[in-house]
Amino acid sequence: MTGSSGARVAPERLAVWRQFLEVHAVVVGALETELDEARGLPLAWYDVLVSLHEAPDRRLRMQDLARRVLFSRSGLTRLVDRMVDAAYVARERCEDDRRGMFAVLTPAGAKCLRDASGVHLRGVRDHFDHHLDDADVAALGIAFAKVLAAESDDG
Amino acid sequence: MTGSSGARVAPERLAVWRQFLEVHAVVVGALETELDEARGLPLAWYDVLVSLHEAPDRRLRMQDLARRVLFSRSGLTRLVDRMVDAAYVARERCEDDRRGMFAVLTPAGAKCLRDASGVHLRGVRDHFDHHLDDADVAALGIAFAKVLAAESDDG
DNA sequence: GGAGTGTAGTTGCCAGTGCAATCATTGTCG
DNA sequence: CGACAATGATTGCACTGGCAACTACACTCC
Repeated sequence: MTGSSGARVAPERLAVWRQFLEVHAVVVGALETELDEARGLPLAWYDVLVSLHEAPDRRLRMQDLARRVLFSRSGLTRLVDRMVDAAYVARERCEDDRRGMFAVLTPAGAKCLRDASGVHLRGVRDHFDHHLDDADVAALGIAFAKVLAAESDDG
Repeated sequence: MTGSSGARVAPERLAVWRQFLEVHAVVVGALETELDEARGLPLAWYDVLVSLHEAPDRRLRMQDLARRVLFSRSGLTRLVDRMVDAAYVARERCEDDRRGMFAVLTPAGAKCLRDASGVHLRGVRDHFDHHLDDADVAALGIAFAKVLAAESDDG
């Protein structure tokens, strides 16, 4: 019976939720700062570069890209504008459906990603991964998978 | 030897990090939407109300409040401006150190918090807590504590 | 006790973001 | 075919949030 009004969460469980939020804030904040200081690159740009790099043919429709980087479509339009100005991304009209546009990774974008990924991965390792043993990682994977499975089922 | 250049994170560990990000985005997004739809209250406001409610004498110096809700000082000034307009918070000069200001929870703010906490806690339970058994929660607590301990030691 | 340094908070300014409206194109149904 | 709804993307507008500059006050040291 999900959604009843007298909401109770055991205090020690609420504390874990708060730890979760704190870990996110601290680690993501550190990653953002490091990437910006080392390469002048916002984390959102990095996410776009990674998404495009992993996509078939190094390209993604705006809508699909927006879903991956968790942006509104309008926000993504502006973000891609800036990345086009920086020559990391190019726009290409979709011939099958002429309403659609692709964002395409450029060679300069690919190079930027290679340069940045060292900084970023080192950050993930140093601020997060490095502190966890195999059992921790396995347990996190299981717990997160449960949460995500439940969220994608209902909403 | 933290910080070497050839950064390697095992793929399954990187995947867990990505799951972490996705859980955060999905769950926090849902909590924000629910709180806004049910009470017209931004999550940041709720965080401020909780922080003040838990503080001794229902008040906190701007600086301390900024640290708790992870805002810049200037951002917090504006946020408190809006909450003062809404009568949820009052400002009070600090007599010991006349540079300082307290943000103080008003009765209206306390009522707002009571009303909103039902929605929020139900969200935390439904979107996060409810899917995890005791072992999951214990494991998360241990893992998060390790990460946070390491971050507060060095930086 | 007065100059110089440091700290608390606010304000000017600007970058980034989302919502709603809009434009262009596609699909559907009479 | 032609009207009308639906979809992909962009733009107008307003809001939020941070950085740097600023004001006000407190501490230190001569």
